[in-house]
Amino acid sequence: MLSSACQYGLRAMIYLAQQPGDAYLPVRRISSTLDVSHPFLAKILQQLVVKDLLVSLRGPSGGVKLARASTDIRLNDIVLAIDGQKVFDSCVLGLPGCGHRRPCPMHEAWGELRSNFCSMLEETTLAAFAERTEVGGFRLTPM
Amino acid sequence: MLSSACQYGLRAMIYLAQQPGDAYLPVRRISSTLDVSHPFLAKILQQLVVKDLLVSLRGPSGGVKLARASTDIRLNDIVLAIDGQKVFDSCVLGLPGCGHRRPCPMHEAWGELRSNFCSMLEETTLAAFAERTEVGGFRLTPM
DNA sequence: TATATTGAGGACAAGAGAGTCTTAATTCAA
DNA sequence: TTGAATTAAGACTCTCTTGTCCTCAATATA
Ligand code: SF4
Ligand code: SF4
Repeated sequence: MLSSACQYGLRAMIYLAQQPGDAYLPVRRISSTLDVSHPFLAKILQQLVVKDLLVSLRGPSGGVKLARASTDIRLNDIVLAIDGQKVFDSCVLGLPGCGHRRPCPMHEAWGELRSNFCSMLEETTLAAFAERTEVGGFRLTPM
Repeated sequence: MLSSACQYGLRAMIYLAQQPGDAYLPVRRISSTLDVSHPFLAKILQQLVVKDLLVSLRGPSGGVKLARASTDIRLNDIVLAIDGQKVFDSCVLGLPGCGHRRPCPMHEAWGELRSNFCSMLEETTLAAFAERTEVGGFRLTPM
């Protein structure tokens, strides 16, 4: 459904949203906390910098931080930046040009699932997600 | 969500369910109708033969046909045979061992989506799908 | 029986996604 | 001013999926 890169990106952004204050956080710190490879995560976060979801600073005490308030970034923004629009157009049977005309028999059921998924991503802000993560003792790492 | 192989397999099975009579249908016929590569489809259908969803016969007037009545094969069976159980355990954030303990904040929403998807595959028989395909003028091919 | 037709099976090629590595550019701080 | 820390950028490798190709075995039919 979502690529690994996108999943890592989401987890990193949620982790960043949990950070108090406004300091830059080194990517190396994030990658070791989330237990993903540092070079790979760096490349992913670079994409988010380009898309203006993160700002970065080089040098000592540099790193990365959210470009906007966490209440103003939605999961949707991140998914779109990394995986692109195709996620939201995906189809069960993989037929191109799906749903426009003569949809397949699955379209009614699938279309609803897909739009629910989109709504979930569009409506959830990083802030909401991060808060729930802290309050509920939820996890972002495998263990 | 589903691999290409699985999507091709589904389309082929639906097409087979639409066939009247009980004759064997050559894989080459199926592949050209669905506009997918013949060797690739052949390999996929082989898996379905092994899993007893299809029976095959070599030689002239040989081919492939459903092993059971189309009312007795569910989309679920096909997906399981080709992509395996992992499809039904997939997770938005890709965390291993998901949902068992300390689920992530997305779990409530995602879990429901995932179970709806599973239900759809479990409840839909090939017969139902094929009938809808014919009645509604739906399509199985790109154009 | 001879032959054409078909699936079975395995080796192989191409592509995409995931992940690594190295070097350069930038910036803070001693 | 020097050096260490950190991101930026791109080339590179690995692995898995997708897709191709060729040969062999089976079988209906003439
Ligand atoms: S018609 Fe809808 S459900 Fe069917 S293949 Fe296209 S997008 Fe998927
Ligand atoms: S807890 Fe649920 S939604 Fe969250 S990562 Fe695991 S399976 Fe996915």
